[in-house]
Amino acid sequence: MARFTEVQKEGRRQQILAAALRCFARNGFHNTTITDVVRESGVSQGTFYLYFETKDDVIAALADDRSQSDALINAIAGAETDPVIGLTILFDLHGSTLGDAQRADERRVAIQGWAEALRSEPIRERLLANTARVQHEIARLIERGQQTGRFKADAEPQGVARTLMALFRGLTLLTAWEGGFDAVLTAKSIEDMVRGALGPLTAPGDADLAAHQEEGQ
Amino acid sequence: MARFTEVQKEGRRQQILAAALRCFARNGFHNTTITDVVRESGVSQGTFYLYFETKDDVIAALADDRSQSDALINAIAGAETDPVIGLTILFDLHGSTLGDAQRADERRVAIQGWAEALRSEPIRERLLANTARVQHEIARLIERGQQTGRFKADAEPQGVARTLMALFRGLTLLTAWEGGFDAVLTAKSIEDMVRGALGPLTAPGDADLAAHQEEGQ
Amino acid sequence: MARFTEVQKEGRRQQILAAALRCFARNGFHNTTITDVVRESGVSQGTFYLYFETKDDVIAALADDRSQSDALINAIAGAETDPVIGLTILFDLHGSTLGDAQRADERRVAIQGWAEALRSEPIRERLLANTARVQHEIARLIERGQQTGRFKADAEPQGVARTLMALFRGLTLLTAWEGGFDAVLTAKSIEDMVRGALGPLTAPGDADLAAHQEEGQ
Amino acid sequence: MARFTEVQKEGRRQQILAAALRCFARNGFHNTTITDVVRESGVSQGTFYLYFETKDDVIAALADDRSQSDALINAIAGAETDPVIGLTILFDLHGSTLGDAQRADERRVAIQGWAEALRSEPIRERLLANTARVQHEIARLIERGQQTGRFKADAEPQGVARTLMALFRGLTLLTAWEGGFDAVLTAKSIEDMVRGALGPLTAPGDADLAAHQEEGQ
DNA sequence: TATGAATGAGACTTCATTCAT
DNA sequence: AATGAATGAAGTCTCATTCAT
Repeated sequence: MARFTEVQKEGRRQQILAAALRCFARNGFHNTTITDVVRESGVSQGTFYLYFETKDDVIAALADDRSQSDALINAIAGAETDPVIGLTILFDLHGSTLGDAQRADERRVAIQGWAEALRSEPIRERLLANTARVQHEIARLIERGQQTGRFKADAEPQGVARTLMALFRGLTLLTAWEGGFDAVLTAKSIEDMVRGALGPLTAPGDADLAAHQEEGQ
Repeated sequence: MARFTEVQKEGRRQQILAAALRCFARNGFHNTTITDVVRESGVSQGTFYLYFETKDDVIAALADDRSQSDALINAIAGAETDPVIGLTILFDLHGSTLGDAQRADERRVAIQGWAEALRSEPIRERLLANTARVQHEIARLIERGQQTGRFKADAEPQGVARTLMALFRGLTLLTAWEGGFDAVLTAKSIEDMVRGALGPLTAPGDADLAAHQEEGQ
Repeated sequence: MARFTEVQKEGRRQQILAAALRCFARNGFHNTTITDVVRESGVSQGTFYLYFETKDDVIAALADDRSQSDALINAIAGAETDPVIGLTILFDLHGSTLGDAQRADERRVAIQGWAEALRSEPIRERLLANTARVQHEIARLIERGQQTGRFKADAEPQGVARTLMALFRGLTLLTAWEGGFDAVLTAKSIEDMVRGALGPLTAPGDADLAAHQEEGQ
Repeated sequence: MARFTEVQKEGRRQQILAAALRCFARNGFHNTTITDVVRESGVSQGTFYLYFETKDDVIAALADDRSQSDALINAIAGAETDPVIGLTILFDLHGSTLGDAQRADERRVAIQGWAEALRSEPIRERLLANTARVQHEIARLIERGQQTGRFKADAEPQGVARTLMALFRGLTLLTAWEGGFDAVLTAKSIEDMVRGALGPLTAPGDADLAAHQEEGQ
């Protein structure tokens, strides 16, 4: 008889992960000891190992930003109707995420995960898979925009999507380094850039993108 | 009595750094021991400490991409005459660097340095300083272009420059993850983006940027 | 209120002991965890401690080969009439036990018990007591043989008995190491040896010993 | 330039091994910690690992009684002339070794090695190899005795030799358990036994064996 | 009686750094 | 300047045992 439900076990796991996130954000993966995580989480040394096999397990669990990728994909997928609005929502979401001070720890840990991905094949695979999923979704969005004539026909959906992915990662990095995100500084540039790559973005819905950009970031 | 000249000492130092770079690229900072570096470099354990005070010293030395920043700045500064050509050279240099398989180790170590910068103030300062220097130089380039009417007057030089910095970092990350750089995929998108942000880029010298882009990246 | 009878409790105990024997035979006392035993026996961690106070309890229970000693003693005691037949039965029983592949686990665990006896006074006492009991019984057998003139009068009953005990232990060791017992190789030698120590063994009953030896081992 | 000679390094190794022997004899392999050995040997924790890769390494090194096997073989090989004297020397050596209180630690550790051999293939191999080497040498001795007519022609050299090996192991076990060796108790029995297996042993040199036995054990 | 999650002391091992030679 | 053996603090992980349910 399972005295503890799966839900309770998952709760315990999340409790440890949250503590680890705080520790890792503060001192980095490799300057954080299991003892640190254990102290921060309030469980015992032995209990930690009931939920994770090794320290690397925790690193892998936190290096995987699947939830964030999912959020992006869902956001895009939600805007089935208009590709321009879809892009707008995408920038919005990214901008507001970067601007959210509460997620500073996640950003700091994510960047450490990037480095970790270079030596851990499982982590690398998951990061690349997430990147590919989001990129693919953006490319599809662009393609739809091209089909409806909203975006320039000669744009390379995959190339633009990939460039945007790189840009997002880079902005995350700078945000983590600087401790905050200056939306005003980059908003117009990014908007102009995208317009350069995809077209005016203003024809039918006109001010949509610009409006969203301004309030969002 | 200095039996060895400064040059000889510097040579020895570089020898150790080169070995450390290979080790760090292979296994990461924290999975590399001093013994690993010592074995790879061919010097003895004790000798290592004649050239570096601590292991973190070596990390800091390699996390700092000053030389690469200098290369970018010099490249831009060299093209005093025409801002468009300056930008072209900038993209060229970046593209060819990313495409250079020989520098894969440097990229891998650089990314680890990004993570390290989050917990080491000295490293963070140097990385931010380098970023700021290059960004500043790009912004100056854009300003000059605006003054000569080559670039759109309403562009935000700092914003565009910063966005480009983020994009460069992001491309470096993807290149390191994927083990290579697909110039063709991104070249046109980037060019279009920049054109969107700064203007046609093609008025007087016309095909300059496009030409460089194609052969360069 | 004893909901379970003593018989049921003892059954449960034996179930755990049997599992422990398998584990110990496989990996040794100290490379077997309680969790291993628990998994092998099918009971729960907590239940284990209802039947045994500590891990050492289980070790002590299995290190004690009382049952085997009893078997030997009973076998000898059963042959009250003729000491020669008694000896024959003794060798028989020992030989067939060594030849029984089903008891390989017992042998492996017994040897670990020998080592354990060196550090655990209770275990040592029980092993020495068992050894002494069997040795004493063999010595009595020899004495009776001497009284009836079947055995050489100048034999030292205790010395011969003790030497036989040592020989038995040694054969158990080699059998466990080699994974099997080559009865043919040693049977004649042992028979000759005993004959040398105790006399012809063949006068009245003649072929008794030889016959038993051959079929038995 | 090797500051430390191989001899010095071997000395250090022996120093640690001697300490480990004392610890293991006292508390057993598995109740002895590396810290115990380190404390007993006077070296530091780190130094221990310069000379041994793991704790099991030390166990394997001490479980291997090669030196003792060599001693036996050399003793036998020295008595090229007369097999009877060879056997005598063999029993002598064994008896005096068992009687040597100074070697009590070795005996206690050897027995633990026997148990260890059941779970460690390398240890088992070495123990079996040593056993085989000595057994082989004894068998050769017997064969020579048969060729010169000193030993019974129908004896099985391998069988007798193997039985003697078992007997030796068993005597070692009892000696370790009881804390000492009662030579008088077993000497005559063993002599009689061997005489039973191999023949009178007294023909030409007559009292040789008996004489040696008495003074030796 | 039975369960199995929780505990925490302590085991083994690593590794950055020092220092006598 | 160069060496490499020595150090010992500290890290990860295990496991016998307990106890609330």
